Amino acid sequence: MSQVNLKQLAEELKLSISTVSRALSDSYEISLATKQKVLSLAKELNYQPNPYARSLRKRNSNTLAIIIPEIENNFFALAIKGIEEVAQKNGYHVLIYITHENINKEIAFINDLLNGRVDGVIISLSGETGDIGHIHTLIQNKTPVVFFDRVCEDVATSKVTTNDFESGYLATSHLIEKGCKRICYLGHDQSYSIEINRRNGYVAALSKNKIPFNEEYVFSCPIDSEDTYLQLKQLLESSNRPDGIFASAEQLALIAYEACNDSGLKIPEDIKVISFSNSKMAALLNPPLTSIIQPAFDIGKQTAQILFKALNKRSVPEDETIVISSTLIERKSTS
Amino acid sequence: MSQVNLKQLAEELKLSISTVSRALSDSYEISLATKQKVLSLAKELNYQPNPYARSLRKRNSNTLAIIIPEIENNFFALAIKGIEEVAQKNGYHVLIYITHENINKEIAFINDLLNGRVDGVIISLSGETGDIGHIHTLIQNKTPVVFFDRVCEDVATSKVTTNDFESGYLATSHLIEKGCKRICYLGHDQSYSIEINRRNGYVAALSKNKIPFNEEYVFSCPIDSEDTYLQLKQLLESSNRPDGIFASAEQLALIAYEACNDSGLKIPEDIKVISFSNSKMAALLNPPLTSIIQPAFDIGKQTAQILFKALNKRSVPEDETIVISSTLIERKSTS
DNA sequence: CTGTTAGCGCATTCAT
DNA sequence: ATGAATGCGCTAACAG
Repeated sequence: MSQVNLKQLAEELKLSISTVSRALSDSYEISLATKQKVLSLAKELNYQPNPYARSLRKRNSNTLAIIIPEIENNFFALAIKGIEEVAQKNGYHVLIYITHENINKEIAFINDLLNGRVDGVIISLSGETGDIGHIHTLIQNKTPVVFFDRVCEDVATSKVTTNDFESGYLATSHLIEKGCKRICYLGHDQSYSIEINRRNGYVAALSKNKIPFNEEYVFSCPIDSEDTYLQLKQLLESSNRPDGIFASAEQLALIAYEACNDSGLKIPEDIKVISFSNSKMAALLNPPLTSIIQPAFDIGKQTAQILFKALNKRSVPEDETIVISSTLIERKSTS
Repeated sequence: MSQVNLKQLAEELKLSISTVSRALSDSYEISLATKQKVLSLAKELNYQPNPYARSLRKRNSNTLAIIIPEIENNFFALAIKGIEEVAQKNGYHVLIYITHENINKEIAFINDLLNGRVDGVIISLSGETGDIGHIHTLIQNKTPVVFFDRVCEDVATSKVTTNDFESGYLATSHLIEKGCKRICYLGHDQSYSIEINRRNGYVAALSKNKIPFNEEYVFSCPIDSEDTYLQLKQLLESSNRPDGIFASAEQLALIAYEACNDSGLKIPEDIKVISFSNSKMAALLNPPLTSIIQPAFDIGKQTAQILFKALNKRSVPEDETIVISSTLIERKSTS
């Protein structure tokens, strides 16, 4: 820890601590001459105010927390990048917490943030999140909260999402346009907003095109399940095999790819695959993966900006949902 | 901010603040009955100690900082995951700082950490880092520092790296075994450790196999340069075209792939490509990318463990380098 | 076993 | 324009 503090500066300059403190915060009560002397010595000794003393006194922390379910997913990495960039511009520090989709960790983290450690929280909910009492506690505690991606409509605060329903609709319609009749939806078993919206988009597109909904084609995969691959492969090898797959997450697209390959199905001749994906490498896949790309970096930035707007106004984020559109990118085969 | 503090607990229980404090820290001087009363009320009111008051008093923060050059790269995302996991187990909080390969940001971040905000720092150096005065300042400041991936040998502390020289040697030898004679090295222009070691491995493998070193085949690409693609494409279309490419980073592999495709070269028939890569999607590329996979998650965990060993001993990390081996994975084409 | 007191470093109110 | 005094919430030395 740096040894230099206000007291030392004051002694060295034969001034009082309070004068030095005021000079450093550029108070109007301090003469220019004194200010310059103080600033000069502070710079020379590389004085850095003790952040914890300051936080204790001022009752703020200049710190925000990001709580996310995972980080391997490129989407979250890019969102962090966006949030961190905005935080830097605002002189804020960023704490990061990964729940690993575990509701108990989510609760524990939030509990740990009830004591002023952070001025605000940016969160994407864990898949297991059902009861949201902990979020309400945080808000009652006057801590501004902004959701992104996996939001919760029941909480009166700002949320930033992508147009998941429309994307699901668009993805499914895309497959239908390409001639698919038996479209498989590969989603997670979590009941969070994005999953439901994407699936509803899928169902709506089927309905709109008068394609019967087939329960058998809808997968609700537990996260990290080994079974998904096997079940899908079984379906692909049955008489009922789908001619299109819509994967609601990049990880599920990987499984779909493997299952298709291992079942001897050629993409895109025998079966077409479309997926949410944020990996640059998706561009290199051959046969190509048609991807729905979420603007993760922008989502992060916007989420952070909303939080800072509230922090600067010393108020709570409005109860509103910002929807950012994702983009469907179809790539040509290179073979 | 949570309103409940020691004073309130003390008043409610008609005890002194210090008794409550000691009860909560399970001091041996406090009677069981009192402890239970205190703990019970603390739980009921969901008391959370103010972390900043505690840090100010105890002169530690239970917080560590990760400083990384970028986060889009899956390697760093996985490393963060490993570090965060170990930090969680040790009851630590994790601050994250992204330098965007900018030495000035790196210096500014470190300057901001000189005042006790964190108990330790985990850092992977920015590409621009040449002068490391700021790192030395941090260490003189008694802040334990552990390097990972992009380390600096000149600093007497612990470093965790992969066997970059050997990997470079292995990758190049792999291409040679596959019959390549004109092997292109695609690296960054930064002079950090891993880049140098990988390139040295490349040179050593050429030498060992009596293949002449050709300056023209060595690319030192600025980060985010548009030119790299064009220059590579030009080389690929020249009479001198390489029959193998070794990319020292995933991002460079993407460029290599594009350039090969756009030059009409078939992988792996006309030209073979091998790359450092941590993306799961690399497994799906077809033609397949032979990847050198760094155990990023383990690297993160080990780095954090070394830091905590030092923190728990209240000492400084030893001056040693831990080398973790990466794995070469060759995938079969599915076409 | 419990209470009283002091002080971490800082910002701020009150006094001059 | 400057200094003295107070207290943020907590831990720990000292006192009983």
